[in-house]
Amino acid sequence: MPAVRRAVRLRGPGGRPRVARGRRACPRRAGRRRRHRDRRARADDPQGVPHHQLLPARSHAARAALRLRTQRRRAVTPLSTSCDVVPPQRNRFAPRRTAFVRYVTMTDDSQRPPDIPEQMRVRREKRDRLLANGVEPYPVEVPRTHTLAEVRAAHPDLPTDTATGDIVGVTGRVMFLRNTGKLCFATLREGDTELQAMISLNGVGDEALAAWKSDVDLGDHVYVHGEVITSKRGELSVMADSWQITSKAMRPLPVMHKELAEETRIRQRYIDLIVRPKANEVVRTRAGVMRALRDSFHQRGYIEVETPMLQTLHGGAAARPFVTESNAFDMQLFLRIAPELYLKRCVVGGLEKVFEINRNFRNEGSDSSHSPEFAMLEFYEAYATYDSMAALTRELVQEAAKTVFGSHVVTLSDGSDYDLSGEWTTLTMYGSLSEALGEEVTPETPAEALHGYAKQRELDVDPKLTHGKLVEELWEHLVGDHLYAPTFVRDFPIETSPLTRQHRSDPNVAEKWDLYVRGFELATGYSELVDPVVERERLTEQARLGAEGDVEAMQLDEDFLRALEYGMPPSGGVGMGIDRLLMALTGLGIRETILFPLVRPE
RNA sequence: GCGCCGAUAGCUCAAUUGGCAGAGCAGCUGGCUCUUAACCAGCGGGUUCGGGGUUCGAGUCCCUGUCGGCGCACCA
Repeated sequence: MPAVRRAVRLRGPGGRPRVARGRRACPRRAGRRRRHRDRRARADDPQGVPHHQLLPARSHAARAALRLRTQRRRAVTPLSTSCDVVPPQRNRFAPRRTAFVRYVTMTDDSQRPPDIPEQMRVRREKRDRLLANGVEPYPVEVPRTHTLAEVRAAHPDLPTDTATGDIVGVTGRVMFLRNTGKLCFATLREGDTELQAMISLNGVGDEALAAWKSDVDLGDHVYVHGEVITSKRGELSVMADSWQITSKAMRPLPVMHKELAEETRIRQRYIDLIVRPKANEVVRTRAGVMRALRDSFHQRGYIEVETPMLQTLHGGAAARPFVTESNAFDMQLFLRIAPELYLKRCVVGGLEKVFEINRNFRNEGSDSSHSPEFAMLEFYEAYATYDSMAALTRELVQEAAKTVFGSHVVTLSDGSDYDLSGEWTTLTMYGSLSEALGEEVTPETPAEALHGYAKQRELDVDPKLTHGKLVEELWEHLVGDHLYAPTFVRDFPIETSPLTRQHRSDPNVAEKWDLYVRGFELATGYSELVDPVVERERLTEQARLGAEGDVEAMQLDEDFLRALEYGMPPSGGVGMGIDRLLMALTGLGIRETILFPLVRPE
């Protein structure tokens, strides 16, 4: 019984076996009707049609289908293809197999054009037809004289139905097509500018008009040469005297007036960028923020450096690293979790104001505010403290907002305003926690008392937590989660801040702040620990935790300690998530601020 | 890692109790010299995510795998 159904299902949809055997003419409808008839026959009278009468035809089709599927699968299976291509004696530094496989499958794909969706087939045929007629669908260059933006800028207020006499050559992607009998309209897009092109019988003649209608699809890139005019409806346009395809698209564009599914937006950002102007705008906003940050630093005499992303030891933060290996050095390497230890070496070396903007990698879960690969700004300044660094951090954010949006009050994606202007609220961790709790909490408060408060509030905390982690846990639930306006939280338990110096007036807290914006942590700043003896004790303790299996503990970086032993000036340091800064300024999720976030392969 | 939800045409989505898989846009054919998501007429297009099962019959029910979303946990 299973065999019958399987055979029926394999034969019909897609029609691949028929195509593969060269019988293209067989209409799909017939296949469908026959399938339904078969189903009905069996439905009405299960015994009426003996299996042996149905099976031969079906099983033949089924075998063909299976054969084809097997072949196709084999064509993309790494093992079977790679053995044809990969040299038998590959050296250990050669690229891995996948590179070869991709090459093979691409070649393979081009060899079987029928096995693609209808709309792609149609476009492929148009391309082939162009080539056959001696028309290059992908010309090397075209004589573009103006960008669409330049045309728009030159004629900002042209009255309706006006001819300018300006002859231009413009290019763009065809976003909309409106073809009437002897006059065709197309909306071209180039970057973030759109302009209308008009192709008329009078302008280009019979042949070129017909070619436009038969050859141009939505999504194609075209070149249009002609006069700048306005249409009878007032639309600024180029009235073509000639036109040319500059790049023929093989895939249809998604519909312009429906939102793309989120997954498609992220996996195929290039489509998102084509279809959704907002996606384009986010990229420009991000670029603007980056430039504003760099400008702010340069105005203050900071030097931009780039420190290693491949590190032999991981450190500078508490996080699990990605591990990789160097063939040449025959050793394990880590993708960095933070640039901190190298930037401090810079300060030791006399680069007294340094910043770096680059990627960090943390081998942890991802959600709406965490990404395994994220951009980080860190900056260090000799003779600065966590106070002056807080002020600088606020200025950086405000200057970025001002540069990109022209105001310290930004409009978020949900339409609400977010005020970043003026001074920002400052709390102390213990003070704000005490207030929220209604009980005095100090660095001396025993862990048992804190566990008692947690229980009172029905917070489920790990009973093994010590004072420092408990305070942070309680604070987060009772205070942090309710912060919306930009807020600095200062003076953390010393236990959880191994690279921070103790507070000048209270040795039990660290000179550290976190900056919270719209409820998430945007940045963190410190008066840096520069005492090499204390630093060695702290890092030795981290190494001990690591040896005991704490996967986040830092390794003992002997060279970093050696650098400190040469003397690092008292310094302030700050780390800020760039993706999160974009989130703060726009209200978007982290996956929208990152152009190509990590996703599982399809 | 656990729980819940989802995957249907190129895209965005429907499909009643398990009973002939549809719509809009996109595509193809024809028409239209001022359209703006053009319009009018007609026609194609489906491995309902993969595998297995129940049933006369599965997009729909059951098991399983893959991918995704949300929540929790872990994690700053």
